[in-house]
Amino acid sequence: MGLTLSEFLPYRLNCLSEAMSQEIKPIYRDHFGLNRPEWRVLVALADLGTATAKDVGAHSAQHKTRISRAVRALEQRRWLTRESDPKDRRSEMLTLTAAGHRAYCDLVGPMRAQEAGILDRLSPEDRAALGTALSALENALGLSVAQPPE
Amino acid sequence: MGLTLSEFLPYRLNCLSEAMSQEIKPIYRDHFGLNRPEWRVLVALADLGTATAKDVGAHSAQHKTRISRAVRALEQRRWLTRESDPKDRRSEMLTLTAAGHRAYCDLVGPMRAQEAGILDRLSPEDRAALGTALSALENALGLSVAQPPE
DNA sequence: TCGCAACAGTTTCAATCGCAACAAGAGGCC
DNA sequence: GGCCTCTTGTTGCGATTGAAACTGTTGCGA
Repeated sequence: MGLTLSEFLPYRLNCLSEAMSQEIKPIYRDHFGLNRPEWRVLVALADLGTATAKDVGAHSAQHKTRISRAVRALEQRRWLTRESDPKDRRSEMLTLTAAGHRAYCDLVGPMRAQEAGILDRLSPEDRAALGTALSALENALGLSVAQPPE
Repeated sequence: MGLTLSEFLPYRLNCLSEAMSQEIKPIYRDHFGLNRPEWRVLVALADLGTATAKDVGAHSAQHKTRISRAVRALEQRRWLTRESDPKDRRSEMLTLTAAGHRAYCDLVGPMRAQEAGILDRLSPEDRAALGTALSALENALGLSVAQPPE
């Protein structure tokens, strides 16, 4: 009749998510003073090439107000440029500058290394199970297509 | 050389954690107007019986300021009582009242049902893989013993 | 016994968050 | 064209957050 927090799936996922986040946060924080929304926009734009704020939000699962603020911060660093789309003047085409792309490249290596360092602590079987399990859960929760909050 | 956000483990875990949280939040929010810290303290005290704020923080992986605020809120609802420990007057023994325990019981059923409903969408093999994978990751991240932030 | 570091829990404060309202534009319908 | 609705992105605002400072207490070592 009890619940046992440590066995409750939402709780376990939240703890894992936060622990993982703590492992990688120092990388983008200490190197460049980025926060998580900014880091995600940076990756999203590197993934997508030129894209609108809406695209970035969909690709990085972030609320549009977060995108708006992160884009402004990155723009002030001159890591991205806005160019108004003549076909639809409501939206703007966002593109990483050379400096932005350089910063991205500086961060990707350590990021992947950190991720790999953690995965290395798992047995090959557990790594396989992790891949299977996460994909299955993403399907069960309808996350196969990334959707921004709201 | 790219990173591909949707394959990056910290990102995937964060999305899953948030999606799962959205699935269960309506239960404790709509029934009783609780927020997550309060819900977790409720469960922690039901798990632990009488315990100190520090114990609750360790058991529910929450920062002590969160605990402090959640405990005050639950106290004002008369869902828990504080009793000062004569052996160490720095800490207080927290205990659920009958009303608090009743609320907990009202919530546990729907919570477990929601969790089960999601797990039911997985195949038995995927469910097994999930259990294996989460435990392995918890070990790899040193979460086997629940630790509060900071 | 005194002094001091460690500890439990609270409060202050600045930063972050997301909802809701908003402005500006697009597109459909008459 | 004129009107209405939907969409994109920004901003105002109240709520939530955690780092750091603080209060009161304990226990240890000189």
